[in-house]
Amino acid sequence: MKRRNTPSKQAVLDVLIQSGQAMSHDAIEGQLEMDINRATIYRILNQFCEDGMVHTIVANDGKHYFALCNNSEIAPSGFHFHFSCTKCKTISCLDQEVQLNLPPGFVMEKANCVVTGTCQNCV
Amino acid sequence: MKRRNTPSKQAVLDVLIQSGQAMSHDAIEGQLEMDINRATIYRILNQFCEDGMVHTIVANDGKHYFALCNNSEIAPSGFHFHFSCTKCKTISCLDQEVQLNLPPGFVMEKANCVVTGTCQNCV
DNA sequence: TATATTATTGCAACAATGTCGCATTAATAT
DNA sequence: ATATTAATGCGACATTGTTGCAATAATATA
Repeated sequence: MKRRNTPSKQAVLDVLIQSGQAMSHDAIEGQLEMDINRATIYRILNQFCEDGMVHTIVANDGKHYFALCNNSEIAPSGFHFHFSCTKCKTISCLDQEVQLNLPPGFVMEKANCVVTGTCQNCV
Repeated sequence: MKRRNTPSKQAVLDVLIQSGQAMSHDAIEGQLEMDINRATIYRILNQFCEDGMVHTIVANDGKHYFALCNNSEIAPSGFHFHFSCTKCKTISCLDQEVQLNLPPGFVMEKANCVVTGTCQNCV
């Protein structure tokens, strides 16, 4: 499946770049200037994930949030914490690696770590 | 709202005690011997959470999992990691505190940390 | 440039999760 | 035995995310 460039993909990407936050589907949809079908947005986002451009987290509301991968995030474990602010409702990547001592026999493949609270902008 | 003891609550509690794992609503429903309405099960579980007997985590599937609180879990931060095994599909509490250095101005209130992989029973 | 290939899209339908209002039932206190 | 009100079942609902299918559009080829 070779990828094709489309206005839709570009638009979704632009929204993610411009926000700099992890965004849910409907937040993305709200920021889009063009009208893109819900299924299409999901397909685009899932494709971005497959291609390693975007990573997802599952927040406390059970929804998927999508954030651009940036290079500095490639920590040794490959996973970092996320911060979800209850006031400004933003979810952003923290520069904190997820590191833990698993009991013998356990193997970590993924990590979904979301810390909730108030961020520095919402004191 | 004073709590009342009911067979339903006892049954849900028994299932949680007996499994020793974090369980989703439908896993609990599947283990129940009596038939309890879905809404009721959720209400019972949410009540257990309010009362501090149970804590929830949101797993990668976006579902809520409910696990009994045990005393040893009261770590300094109050939060611990969870391990979700992709093979045996269990989610259990790890004896690992969630600890991190937040940038100045950030305040942690909750943490939802789920590590996915294979557990020691599924090598 | 015209055409063929096939990735992408929109639409509709669907499953699943979780919540809520309301009437009924049942647990507790009097 | 009775009153109070918490708990329950039912139905309805909103939301999230996926999938099948036909139509459209991006790319490669001639």
